[in-house]
Amino acid sequence: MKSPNTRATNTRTITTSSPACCFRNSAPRATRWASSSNSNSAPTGGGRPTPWPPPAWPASVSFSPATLPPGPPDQPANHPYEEHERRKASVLRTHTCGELRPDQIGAEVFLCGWVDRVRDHKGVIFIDLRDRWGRTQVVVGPDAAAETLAAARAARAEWVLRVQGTVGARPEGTTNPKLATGGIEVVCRTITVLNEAETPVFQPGSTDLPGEEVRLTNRWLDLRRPAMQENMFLRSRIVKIMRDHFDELGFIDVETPMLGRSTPEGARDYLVPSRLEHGSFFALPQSPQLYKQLLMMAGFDRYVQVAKCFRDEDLRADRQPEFTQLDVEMSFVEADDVIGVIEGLVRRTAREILGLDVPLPLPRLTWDECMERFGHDAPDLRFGLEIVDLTDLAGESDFRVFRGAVESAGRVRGIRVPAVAERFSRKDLDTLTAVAVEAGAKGLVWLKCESGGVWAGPVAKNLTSIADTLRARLGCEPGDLALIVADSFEVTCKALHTLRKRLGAELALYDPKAMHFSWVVDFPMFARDTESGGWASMHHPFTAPRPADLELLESDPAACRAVAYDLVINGSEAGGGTIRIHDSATQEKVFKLLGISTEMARERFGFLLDALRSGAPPHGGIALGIDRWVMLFGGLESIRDVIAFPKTQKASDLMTGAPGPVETKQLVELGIRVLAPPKPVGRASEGD
RNA sequence: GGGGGUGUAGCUCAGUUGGUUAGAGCGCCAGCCUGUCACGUUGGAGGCCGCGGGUUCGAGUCCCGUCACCCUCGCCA
Repeated sequence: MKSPNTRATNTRTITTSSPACCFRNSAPRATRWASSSNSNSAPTGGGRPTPWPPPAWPASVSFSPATLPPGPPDQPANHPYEEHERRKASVLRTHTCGELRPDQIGAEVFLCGWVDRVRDHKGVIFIDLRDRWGRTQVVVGPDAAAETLAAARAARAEWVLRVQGTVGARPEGTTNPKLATGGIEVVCRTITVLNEAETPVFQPGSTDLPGEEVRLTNRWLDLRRPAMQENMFLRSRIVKIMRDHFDELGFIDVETPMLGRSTPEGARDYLVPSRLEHGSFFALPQSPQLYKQLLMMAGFDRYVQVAKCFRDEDLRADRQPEFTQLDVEMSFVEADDVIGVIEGLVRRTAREILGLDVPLPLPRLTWDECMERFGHDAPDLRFGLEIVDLTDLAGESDFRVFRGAVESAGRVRGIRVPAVAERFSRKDLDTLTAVAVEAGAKGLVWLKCESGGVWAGPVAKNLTSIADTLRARLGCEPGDLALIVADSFEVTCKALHTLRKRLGAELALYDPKAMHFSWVVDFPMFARDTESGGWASMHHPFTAPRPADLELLESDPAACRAVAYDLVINGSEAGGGTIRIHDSATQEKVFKLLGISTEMARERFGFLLDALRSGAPPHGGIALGIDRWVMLFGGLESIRDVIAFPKTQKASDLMTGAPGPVETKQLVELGIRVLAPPKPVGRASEGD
């Protein structure tokens, strides 16, 4: 546990570092490769025209393999471009649309790409050719071959062209500083139309974004948008950093099955029927949890996998039914070992992606501290508004609501919102009250601290006896607002957390580019199951209790803490892990507590119990939510923006129409009869 | 399952108190234009106002139902 001072220092250090975010700059592609390419792929021999590709093929406007002019040889002698750039070249192109610069003026080039825009000035035609690397202006002048001119005139948005030409300097005054390639243009000799395009539903280059439904239905078009390409590239970079990090630390990547067995705990499973055994079903993994533990028992020591996981639960802005975890497990470790390895990854990712220097170790808060100070187990630590406990004062007051909460073993807690008393109207405060009620509170007490430290508000007169101590406890000064909730501990947590989160965003109490990383540790082992009234695992049933809490397992399960740790980034759970139980006796005890009978435990987890009895090393691990990492590091608000082909809130794919009906024959083969008749019309073909 | 929002031209949106022929920008089609880069300019085409029902002399507008998408609560070990 860290002192508040340490935490605050960390926050400041991180947030005041340069937020330079190279993938979000206005000229991102220019900088992307800067680290891996030392020079700007200058032609050998100074500015001399290069000896290849062979000059002058007849212009052609239609594509067929037979008529396609030959491109540059695969491994030309005298290759003028460095190794790295050459890999992006191909038989069809010498360069991408993002890499030509004034020092290549005079070079003969082939570019391939999509028509972003055509500006036809009759005498001279400009075509912006776009690919994932950037945009290059292609010029077709009045002296171009007739076929080339015709092709340029015919070209429309999103056609795919191959252009042959010479890199030319732009006439004075016509350079475009907004474009990485804006210093040059390609003077076009021939155009090959590789594919025409029907008028697109929307323009990938347009500034106004179509609605999500249109984007998802035409996802291939949406993915052509530079912003989406940036997101996919960011994701790729983050995953590569992860893979490199664990590879360098000696981790082994092992794949685990997608077709597994349904387990009683946890989320709803996605099921796959068995053809060979009617009535039996596979379940898609909610996570590779058991497999990775068994890999430890098999002696693999340090395991890592980029694992697809499936949970059939309702969706949110940051939740998809299929998502990706970086799954990690280690043997002969304690929590600090796992935490250390992940902190190294956090530091590395922040540096390589954002250019931020994250001081280690990261701050750690216990679960209890989190709930007391922030009301939530994944608090946003980019801003203050900490919760203050007022229960003892409230018990001394004459206010019935406060006394009532105290007498029924509840709590009275509040937050101080600095310097908003004048700004917040009665209507604003009604809205905040509604927010608190929505979160389960019976009401919200608001008090404005006026000049001289006098409280104002509907119930201020009930609190005169404790007015001064209340003000001192909250630290309120004139102009501040106090929001107080009296209820059970859980309800005060939820209501005040919701208010805190909302006010933090509304009042812009933090820099939206700031990043704050922290650990939350010492979670309770169990929580009361609201439905059955029994105990449920807070994390999962394989979590080890703290060694000191072992006896509590039987005497006082509620007080028993787990060796669990969550990585929290900006108020979002970015990863979670535990040290696992590695002996069958403890495991069986926990199963029993969770209401899993010995028979059911044998039936469902027999293999685990057997393995735990046959040489299981102490082990533990963590899983990081890759989709969330990409969202957080990219400053994105929707998980659908970091997944190439995401699902809607009803878990359907608007592009393919999945899920869809199947042939009766298929159902018969699987021994399945459907209760409700399937929808008559497939979604993908609807409206056409 | 509950609460909220949205749905009008290919796209983004406006549409008054219920009123006669539903608009704009972009895109599309055609013409003009040799330095643009969100090119400019002239003209044109394009509408099941999500769908179904109701109220009304009259509905894009009001009411009921329904569908889709989004946000959210429950749910997500």
